[in-house]
Amino acid sequence: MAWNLDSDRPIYTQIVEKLQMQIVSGFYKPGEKLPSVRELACAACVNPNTMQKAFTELERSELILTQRTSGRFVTEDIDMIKQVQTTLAEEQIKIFMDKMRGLGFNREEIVTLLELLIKGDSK
Amino acid sequence: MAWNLDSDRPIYTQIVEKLQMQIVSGFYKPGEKLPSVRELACAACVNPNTMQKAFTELERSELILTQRTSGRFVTEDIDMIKQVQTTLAEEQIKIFMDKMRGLGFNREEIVTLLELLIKGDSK
DNA sequence: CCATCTGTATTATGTGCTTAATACAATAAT
DNA sequence: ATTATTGTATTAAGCACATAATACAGATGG
Repeated sequence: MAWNLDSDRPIYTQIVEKLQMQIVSGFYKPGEKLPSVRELACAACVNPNTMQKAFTELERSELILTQRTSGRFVTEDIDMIKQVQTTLAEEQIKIFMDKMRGLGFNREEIVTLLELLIKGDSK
Repeated sequence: MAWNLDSDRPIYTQIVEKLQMQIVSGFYKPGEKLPSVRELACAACVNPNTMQKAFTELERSELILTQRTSGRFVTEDIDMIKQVQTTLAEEQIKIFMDKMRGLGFNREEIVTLLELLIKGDSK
């Protein structure tokens, strides 16, 4: 598992986003037990406190449920998961379009660029 | 001028990116004199030290030139400006594609989503 | 000449993030 | 029953970022 944490933004924020992505993409399945705070902290090479803080944040989205002494579990509400996926995707699209427009491209140019990229290479 | 600075990342970093965008998008023309540190700090509602730090960073890209006592100027090298624009666009595309793929979409789905968005509404 | 504007530097203060080192309570596992 | 594992809480330290309040040197403009 590559965590790819950079130092530009708070680590705990990046972890929240990473875990969200892993849930909505199906890396962690609905109902699945997540690794413990200490385990994940070790895997991501961060302090347990930092991982704990990430979980506390993530919990507010209700994508995960906490059972005080047995661990944390992914929600079984697949509709909610799908909805979060859609919301996050829309956010990313908006961020991307705003950035590209800020760089001086219009909507058509952006799509054209992406189409070229898709059809052109295989990366 | 809306600066839209958030508290999630260092302000000076966001300002560097904003100024880069304003230069490559043509908001600031080649050779144009930029507002002073104090002026821009005031406009962006940040401390002059923070704006100064942003400029120091931005200077390393050579998009701007400093004249010790008269101010800062956008480079007149339009090829370099164009090249920076391309580089920044490629970075944004990569970031976007990685995020979307992390959310569980494949390349074709991403382009389809964007095409729908372009043709669908006018936002 | 003199006041003003330029970039730049310095010192101090506060805040949030991160790490480290513990500790505790409740449950699960043996 | 005892041990291990779970989430959680606390305290201390270090660091980067941001603000505030100044100060200085070298042009520029009147």
